[in-house]
Amino acid sequence: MGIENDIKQNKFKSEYQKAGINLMFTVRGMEHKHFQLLKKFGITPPQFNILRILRGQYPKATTVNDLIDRMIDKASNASRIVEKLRAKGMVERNTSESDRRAVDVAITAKGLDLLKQVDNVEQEFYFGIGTLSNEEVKQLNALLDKGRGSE
Amino acid sequence: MGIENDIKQNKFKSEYQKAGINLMFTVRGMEHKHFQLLKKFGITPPQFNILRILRGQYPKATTVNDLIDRMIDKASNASRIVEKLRAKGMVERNTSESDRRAVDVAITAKGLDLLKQVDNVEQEFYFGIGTLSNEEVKQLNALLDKGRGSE
DNA sequence: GTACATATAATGTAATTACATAAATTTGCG
DNA sequence: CGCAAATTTATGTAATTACATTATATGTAC
Repeated sequence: MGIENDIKQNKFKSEYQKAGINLMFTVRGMEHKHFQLLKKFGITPPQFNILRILRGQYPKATTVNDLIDRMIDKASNASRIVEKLRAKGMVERNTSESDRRAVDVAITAKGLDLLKQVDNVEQEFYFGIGTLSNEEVKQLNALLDKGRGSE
Repeated sequence: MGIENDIKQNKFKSEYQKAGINLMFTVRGMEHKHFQLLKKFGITPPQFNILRILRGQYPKATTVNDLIDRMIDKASNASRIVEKLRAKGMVERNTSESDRRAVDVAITAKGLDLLKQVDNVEQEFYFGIGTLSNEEVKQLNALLDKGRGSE
């Protein structure tokens, strides 16, 4: 049935309008699922996103600015999200030695541990498993990149 | 360069994981643009979404429950969003005659007027204009529907 | 018809967000 | 060097959100 059925709207001005709505609807559903799943681990999606970035850089630290750059949602309040993680013992925060304005953030053993647990259910964050072939999902990625003008 | 460049991450576990992240990143950007644009008209994206649904039903009214069903983001607090619109004179709200639990919501002339203004910049809400061919964006829609399991 | 379950909407509360602003440090220019 | 501009992070505030709870009405079983 497609998006027409999902939001009970069967007329769109163009495939492009439909794509905009389809994307927002699709992601809204993913994020909801995402949110529910991570709640069980006591973190929010932006917190999870930051932990993942930090693991990618481990054991090097990453500045807050760098985090914003790499985040899926370029959070305007990354400081507070880091603070939440620090309060939970998931990250360490230290003012950078080379630039004392900057703040180095690094994931802790506890943070790595949490990610390891989440890894087991990670396929929940994927899109198209069981419904799209590998070829199709590749096409999807290419269309998204091209559609954003980021080829 | 694609999503790899956009979030400075060049390794994904699979195309499916990449698709999940790609979708979230893509939509995050759209929503930001969306939000900025609508702000100029004094409404938020959920408010806009509701107005659009109401216009689609005009001149019939729609219950709050029905709105939730048709919304892109199935808002948990649709009542308050409707109240915001009512306060701005964009909608009317009346308890339903046939079921006095339900609340009928209808768009007003002022609401229709606002939408008309927004119509002029509506292509801002589309995806892929100028970058994807009509054939490609059709493919994208099909892949999204199929990926959600909503064929 | 009464009682209990269900449905619909509204509201209280805590957490999150956007955005403007502030505070601290670095950079660059004369 | 000295001072203004730019950079990096933190914070104050209002608005929004999720979720649980409440209030009201309807449906159903007996």
